Amino acid sequence: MTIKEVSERYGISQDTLRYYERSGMIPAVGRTAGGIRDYGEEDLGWVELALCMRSAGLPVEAMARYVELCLQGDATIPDRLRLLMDQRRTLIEQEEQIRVMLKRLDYKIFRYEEAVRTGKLTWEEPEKEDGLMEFESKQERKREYDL
Amino acid sequence: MTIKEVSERYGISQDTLRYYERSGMIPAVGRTAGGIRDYGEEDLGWVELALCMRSAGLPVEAMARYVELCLQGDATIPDRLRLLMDQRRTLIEQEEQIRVMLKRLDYKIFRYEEAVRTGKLTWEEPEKEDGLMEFESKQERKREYDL
DNA sequence: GCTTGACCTGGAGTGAACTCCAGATAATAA
DNA sequence: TTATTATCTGGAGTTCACTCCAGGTCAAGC
Repeated sequence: MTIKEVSERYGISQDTLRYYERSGMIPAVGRTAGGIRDYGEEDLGWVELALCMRSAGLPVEAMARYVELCLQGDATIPDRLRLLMDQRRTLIEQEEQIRVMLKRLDYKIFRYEEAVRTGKLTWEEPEKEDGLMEFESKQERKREYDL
Repeated sequence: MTIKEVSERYGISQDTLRYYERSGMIPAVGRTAGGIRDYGEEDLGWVELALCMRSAGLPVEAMARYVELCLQGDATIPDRLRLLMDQRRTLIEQEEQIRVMLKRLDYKIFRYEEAVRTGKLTWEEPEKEDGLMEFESKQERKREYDL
């Protein structure tokens, strides 16, 4: 498979594919006699994994270390496990940050939709009406900068 | 509150605090007669929000646009709502990417822990034993590059 | 008043992850 | 064979989000 076909299949540039290889994020891709890249089944697997890692926000360098360890053979299995667990922790923390921000966003969007409907944007809770607001206990969020 | 105190409270550098202000990510902070930053309740609220957005991975520019709209008054409420909903979508997509990667990682870690215990790293499913593997239906993931 | 340390601004520098480019080589169509 | 198109490499350029620096002001203690 040519680099063009791979770039089209995954929707990334040829430059990015070459960059991933240069940076060690994927192992060296097979070549034709003339020195042109010819992606095989396995190369595609690495590319797909690289994309998955990157789109989850994991760093190129971590993947490069992992690939390097893989190429060094079975002796590096414990190191690889440690690396995988580190990345896992990173992702779980990131997921939590996103969850926190989403909660703020959801609250704010609720208020803004209300504002667009009623023409009034307010951060005050209705004086006596309880219920309806699953978001936060009253008196916690009140202003613009709270998003 | 001085910039030093704020930087200590939130664990970020003074330079970053100034940068957030310069980039419009937070509105201009109040100053003393001599021109020195004096963070009030409201300034702290903006800082906290900025940190929340950044740690969730949202771009500085999006926050700067939001702040700009806020400063322009109520006429921008529909624009702000649109912006908030865009960021929400971004975060939800990012969360999904993380979830996908976490699933791959968990599978791999399971295999690697097995390998460390038994001394053998394998991607083959045990021939006839069903059960135990909630991860993927058999024959789906098999190799190193699958992480 | 003078020294010392915190803070100011504008601008340059850094690291990560691409992205673009020039000049050369390879493959393909006429 | 020749023209055209695709791919190669090494290296420079770009964007984002800081981070550092120089040279200057401000404030507190002596």
